[in-house]
Amino acid sequence: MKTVIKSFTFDDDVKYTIGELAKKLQTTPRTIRYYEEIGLLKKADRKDGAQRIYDEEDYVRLKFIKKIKLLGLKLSQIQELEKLYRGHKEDKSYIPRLIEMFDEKIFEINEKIANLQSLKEDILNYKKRILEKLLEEEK
Amino acid sequence: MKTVIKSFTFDDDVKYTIGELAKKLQTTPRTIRYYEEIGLLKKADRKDGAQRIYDEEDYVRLKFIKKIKLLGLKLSQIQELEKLYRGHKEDKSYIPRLIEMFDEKIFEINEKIANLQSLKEDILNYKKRILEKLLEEEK
DNA sequence: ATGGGCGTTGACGTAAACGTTAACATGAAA
DNA sequence: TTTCATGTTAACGTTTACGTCAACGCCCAT
Repeated sequence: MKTVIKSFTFDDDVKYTIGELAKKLQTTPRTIRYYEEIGLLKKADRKDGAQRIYDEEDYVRLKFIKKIKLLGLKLSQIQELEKLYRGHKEDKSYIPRLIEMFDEKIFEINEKIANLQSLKEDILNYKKRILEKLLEEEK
Repeated sequence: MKTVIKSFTFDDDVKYTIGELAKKLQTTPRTIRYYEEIGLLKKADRKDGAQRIYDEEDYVRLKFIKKIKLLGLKLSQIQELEKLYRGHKEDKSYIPRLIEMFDEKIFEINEKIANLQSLKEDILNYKKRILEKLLEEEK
């Protein structure tokens, strides 16, 4: 069975235990529980009120979190972004502010990219100088 | 007085106390001492064997470290890079391995950039969807 | 029925990167 | 001459993001 939510398609049939989800995302059960603990992930549904069960939507959320984490953002900063990513349902007047924040994030990301590229230059230049020194000594 | 070292020019006259250097780099004395403590910065010269004094070269090194830190690298990883950046004077057989490591770093950086760009896409798409929803409701 | 393997909730442990405080020295300013 | 800013070392405190361990429950293969 398939359900369409907001122009996105989730496969409701796919269910994961915490261990399976962890493996699928190269992480650990502890990490997933921790994210739930600090409210970064919503409280998971339980099978018989015991074991946590996850679906495709949870998987997507976790993957999104992982992606941001790679950039060196703290979990608290990710929570900010998550609020934007999820929490715009209630209030509509909130949307302009939301878009503003998106633009801020984009700006930050662009800065980071520029920084990385500058570092790349530094390293490449250094490598070049070393190679030149090597060639000089050989001639 | 100016001294030329390896095609780079340093101004020997400029000296900083630890506080001045910290301010110039938006950091704290504690951080600078900490970096010395873990060997990320060489032991600073002392004025009368007491106060640390820094020069332009130290400034450049710290600035380089800051740049890398912004990218989310751990200090230990920076130490690796620092070894490359400074430590190739003694051994020459070390150079091929060194260049190899440069390439590894470049690879990592490229991955990070790709990741950032992907995240940017995610955010921009999300923004677009929100805007579309807004327009739909208005018509 | 017993041993794995997976799940559960505490609760304590840990590495990184400093912050903070104490207790002291020193040089400049009022 | 006292005060103040700045420096010093040593040591303890803090936050983040989990790791690890204990003690237990559930299912299932032997």
